[in-house]
Amino acid sequence: MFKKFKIPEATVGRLTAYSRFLKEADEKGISTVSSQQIAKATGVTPAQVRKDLAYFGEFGTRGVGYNPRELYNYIMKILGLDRRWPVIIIGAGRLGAALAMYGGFAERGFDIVGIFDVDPAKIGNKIGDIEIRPLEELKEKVEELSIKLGIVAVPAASAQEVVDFMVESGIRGIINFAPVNVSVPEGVVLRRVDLASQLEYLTFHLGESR
Amino acid sequence: MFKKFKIPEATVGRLTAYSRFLKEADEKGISTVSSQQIAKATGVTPAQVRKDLAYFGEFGTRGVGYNPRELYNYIMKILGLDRRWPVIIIGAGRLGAALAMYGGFAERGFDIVGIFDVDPAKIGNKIGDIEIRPLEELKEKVEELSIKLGIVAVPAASAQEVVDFMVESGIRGIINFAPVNVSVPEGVVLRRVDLASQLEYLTFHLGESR
DNA sequence: GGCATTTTGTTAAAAAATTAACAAACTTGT
DNA sequence: ACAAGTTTGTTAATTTTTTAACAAAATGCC
Ligand SMILES: NC(=O)c1ccc[n+]([C@@H]2O[C@H](COP(=O)([O-])OP(=O)(O)OC[C@H]3O[C@@H](n4cnc5c(N)ncnc54)[C@H](O)[C@@H]3O)[C@@H](O)[C@H]2O)c1
Ligand SMILES: NC(=O)c1ccc[n+]([C@@H]2O[C@H](COP(=O)([O-])OP(=O)(O)OC[C@H]3O[C@@H](n4cnc5c(N)ncnc54)[C@H](O)[C@@H]3O)[C@@H](O)[C@H]2O)c1
Repeated sequence: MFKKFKIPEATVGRLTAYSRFLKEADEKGISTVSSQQIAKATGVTPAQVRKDLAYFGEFGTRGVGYNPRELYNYIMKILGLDRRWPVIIIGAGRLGAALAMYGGFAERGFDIVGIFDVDPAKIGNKIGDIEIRPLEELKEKVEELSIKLGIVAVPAASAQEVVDFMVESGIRGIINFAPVNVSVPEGVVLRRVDLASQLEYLTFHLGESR
Repeated sequence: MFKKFKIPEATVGRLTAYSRFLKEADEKGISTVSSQQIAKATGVTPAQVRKDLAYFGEFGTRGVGYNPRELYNYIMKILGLDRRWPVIIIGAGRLGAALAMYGGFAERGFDIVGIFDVDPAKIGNKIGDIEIRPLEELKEKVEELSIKLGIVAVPAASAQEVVDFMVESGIRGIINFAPVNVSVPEGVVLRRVDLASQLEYLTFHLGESR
């Protein structure tokens, strides 16, 4: 589709940031923004903004800048967000529940359509208006709605087996919150989010100046 | 302290992963591990492991490998985790509450010692055994316990003002969960965690293969 | 319309990070 | 004690990413 060349890992995250700024600008009725303004708002250099965009095409006008709404739409399309994505969560614990209720996902096109757990005491309970279902029903649901995305919020010890089952059920993109390295077969995209590690980043850098 | 040279951004995150594996290995009674084993377990190359460690010193024995416990201790010291760190959370919403109850922080040396909010309805409530306190009391608490680390779990619209107040109160390392770019003065370390962006990383990469 | 100004898209240069290669140092077996 | 086999630490090569530079294209002023 796009991707004539290899795209830097970090570019995707920056595109997200650009798109958020562009949406705001558009809502304010601004009709053109420069790479410099985008850069300022998102904490990068203007050259970086132009380079990131250049991987995917030409979206601006020389001497003028970019139209926020237009560029926003392009970026959303690049990110695959020109549609809505159903998402399931495995693990109806504290984190799973917080994520299920998080409005920020829907805002970006992600709909939490199912929450699964193995704890009999939790099955049948509701989080928001979604009922917690037993893990065995995952595959059925995934096939029914062609779900491709899933979030793992189970204890580290269960993460690998849960991920295996998700993949077997048809999930193709996974975010893993358990602090453990899990492996997935070719063709499945995995992203690990380690929150303790984020704090450690801070202590490391605080330590530097000691 | 350490850091004769500049350390790659990603090294810190990998050190966290290495340390987790090393702890497990030590608990299993294993007396030596090779860079290859560490690499395998954490999903990187052996060369990467050795390079990462080389920034900080020599921790292994040629022809043999590393002692898990010893290397674990070294890494924890590098990360600044040879002590415990008190941490405060601002925003006692769903995410703030989930984070406050998260056992994974204490496991890595982080103690949540305070939760602050502005909602009068929440002040006085308890999350676990910590009472939600009004934001005005932040500075007092920070000074009392010499707190350096804070987590921002407030709506995006309030994030910048909250961060400013945290910095003013003495906080020097901040994790921001609000999906907005905030700025901090020199000397304050800021880390942004954007969960929606993680899902977008998945959709981008799924889109590639269409 | 021509000229100065602006801002993009692109190419080139620089910097940073990863991977590879290999000598040095240790272990084990004979 | 020496040879064969490991595995580190380090230096060099490669790859990736970022930053800089600048021609090309558009605007607006006179
Ligand atoms: N709570 C946080 O803020 C937080 C932060 C970062 C990471 N995490 C990680 O996220 C994961 C969940 O954390 P939590 O605090 O929500 O834990 P939790 O104990 O509150 O919830 C875990 C849930 O997973 C369910 N579960 C266990 N095994 C399962 C399986 N095989 N299949 C399906 N469901 C299963 C449990 O029944 C429980 O409901 C953990 O790995 C934790 O380390 C949590
Ligand atoms: N819930 C999630 O899973 C999740 C995931 C990713 C990011 N986030 C982000 O984290 C933040 C919090 O999310 P949430 O779901 O917990 O929201 P929430 O509405 O449940 O909680 C927000 C809390 O912040 C408090 N607050 C508001 N302004 C404040 C201020 N100036 N000072 C102190 N406290 C203040 C509110 O009273 C409320 O208790 C948001 O920015 C959200 O985008 C949440």
